[in-house]
Amino acid sequence: MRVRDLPLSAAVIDHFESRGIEELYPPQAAAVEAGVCEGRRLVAAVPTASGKTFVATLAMLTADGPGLYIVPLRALAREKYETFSALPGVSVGISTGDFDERATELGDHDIVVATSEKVDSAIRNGADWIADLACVVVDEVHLVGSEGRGPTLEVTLATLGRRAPGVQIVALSATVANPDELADWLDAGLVQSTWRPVDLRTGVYAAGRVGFDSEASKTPRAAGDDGTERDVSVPGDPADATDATDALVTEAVDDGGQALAFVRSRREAETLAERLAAADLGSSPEVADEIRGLDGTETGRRLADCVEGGVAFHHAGLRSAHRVAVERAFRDRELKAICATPTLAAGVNVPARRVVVRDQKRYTGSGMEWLPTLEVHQMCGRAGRPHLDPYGEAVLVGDETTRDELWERYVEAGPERVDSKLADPNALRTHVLSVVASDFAASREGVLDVLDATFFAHGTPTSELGGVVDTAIADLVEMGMIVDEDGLAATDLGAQVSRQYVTPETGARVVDGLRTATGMATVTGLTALEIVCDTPDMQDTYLGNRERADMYQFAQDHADEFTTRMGETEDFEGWLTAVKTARVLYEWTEGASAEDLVERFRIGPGDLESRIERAEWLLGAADAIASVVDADAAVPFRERRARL
DNA sequence: AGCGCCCCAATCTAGACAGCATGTC
DNA sequence: CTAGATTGGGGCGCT
Repeated sequence: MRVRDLPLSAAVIDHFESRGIEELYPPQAAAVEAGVCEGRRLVAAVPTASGKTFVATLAMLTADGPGLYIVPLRALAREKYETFSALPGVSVGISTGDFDERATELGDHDIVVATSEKVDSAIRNGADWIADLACVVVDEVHLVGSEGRGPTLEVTLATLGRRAPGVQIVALSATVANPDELADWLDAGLVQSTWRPVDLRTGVYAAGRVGFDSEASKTPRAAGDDGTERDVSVPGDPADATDATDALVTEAVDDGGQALAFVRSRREAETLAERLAAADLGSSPEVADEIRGLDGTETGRRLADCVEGGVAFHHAGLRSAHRVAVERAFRDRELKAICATPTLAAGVNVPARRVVVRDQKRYTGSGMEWLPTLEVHQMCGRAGRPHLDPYGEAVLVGDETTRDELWERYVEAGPERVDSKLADPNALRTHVLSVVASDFAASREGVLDVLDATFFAHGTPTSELGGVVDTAIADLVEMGMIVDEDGLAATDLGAQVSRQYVTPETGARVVDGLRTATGMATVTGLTALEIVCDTPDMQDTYLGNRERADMYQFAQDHADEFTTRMGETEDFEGWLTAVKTARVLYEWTEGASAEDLVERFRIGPGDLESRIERAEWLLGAADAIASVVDADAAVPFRERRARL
């Protein structure tokens, strides 16, 4: 099937053909046969980089009206925004928390790219552009199975069907065990394929040898490759995972390729990058200068030093500007290798010839746990750059004792199932409130009726949700966010909480803080920050053992400014970490430099950045909540927010 | 006394979405 | 319930 035979404008066909895209990939052709161009709903469960974006483009351009492209990450939103903007004669808008356009203008575009939470928020607040949508593409739908954000996605898709009846839904999924159930739920056709534009070989390394899967026999082999097993010369100890990783990365780079190494922790990513950079895999002085120019942070300097040697590290402790610079430089082949934590597994397109997964376990608070198959598959899926590499190679580093288990778990095993997490009481409380506050339902039955369109209800009779919904309603009534007389209705507080997009628990914490503050003699900026940081919507900041005593002292010194009495908390540890976050942000608003804070509180520059951003949102929300709460305390939320 | 090394024990551990309404150099 | 890398300090021996 050829691009020129598709029902697209001549300009768009030229656009694709000028980029060498003439023939459809098999999964794309299957999508066309399944009717993507005729408004048919579709679930496409195919590997990354097998042309999902093209299928999405087809659906949105052939739909009879505007299209919405939902992504899970801001970085992805930006990437897709740029991709779609390159299409001739297509107007594209973007809506994420950090980059927003006026809602009225969003309706003017042919395509809008947005994060799932932003769409949820738009639906809750009755944005009118939602009702006009003809096509909605959901990227990474398998995330409905993720604990925190999955319920939001499924409720969004369920309510979207109400606001825009008859929309074409095109859901793009990683390969999972039960894509048919997703398709059933969305009343969509299913296209399933494992086809990739570049072959992928997955192998397990142990004791100086890599054993590859049977895919290898289908591909032309590198010189010296004698079959499905290959020796790797490891300078150092072949039994040492880091020495082996070093050798595997170096080998790929010497061979003219690029490599991606995945490790467990941030620190290990940095250590490995420094080690590889010391061996000088290449040099990128311009990129190093670019990174050095971003900030005067210790982390930034170390990153720039590594980049001098052609290697970068990548994790969430980096500022987003650092991450963007590293990703761009790697894509433009100005870097030879990236050592990363799992940040890079999902997200923006950063393909490499070889992927080395050194660590397959992760600390979870109660010990080490194997990474989910899907996550490791996503890491491995980064191997193979179309048009640049003859094939992609992914190597899991193990030893004789783990070889077989790695093989079974990640090479042979199929992917995991996706299952709804909506039954979680916290998730349900949030969504029951939003359904009531946005007038989707005015009774218990109404709520159940809305939830009937969720993935959860598809697998389980809604009656099973009845009990959990009842407790959610009771909780919300007790929190003063809903009244249950003669039907359900949101109170002013409940409406504000839903509109501000904070969880009911956050709203309750703010209300509680305001009440306590009313009786306090000293209410300061620190008070405002303490309330907001003690909220479940604020991410907590790691409190090291060595800092604990100092933080305890700080908490005591400022006890009269806090809405929490030190002796009366159930979760003192949790509160103390909130105090740390509040203290960092307080110093920031009082003029401390990022360099100073990062050093003194042992946090990454990216951690500081994200906390500032979040505090900005939460202080604004707290201020809005304060305006509907009957409390006289003047907590300076707005003043602190202005200082951020 | 000063320095270097080794061993044991303490320390530490991935990621990341979201509001709203204007004045402003 | 399920770990493993890194760091820091103390002790010890050598010069």
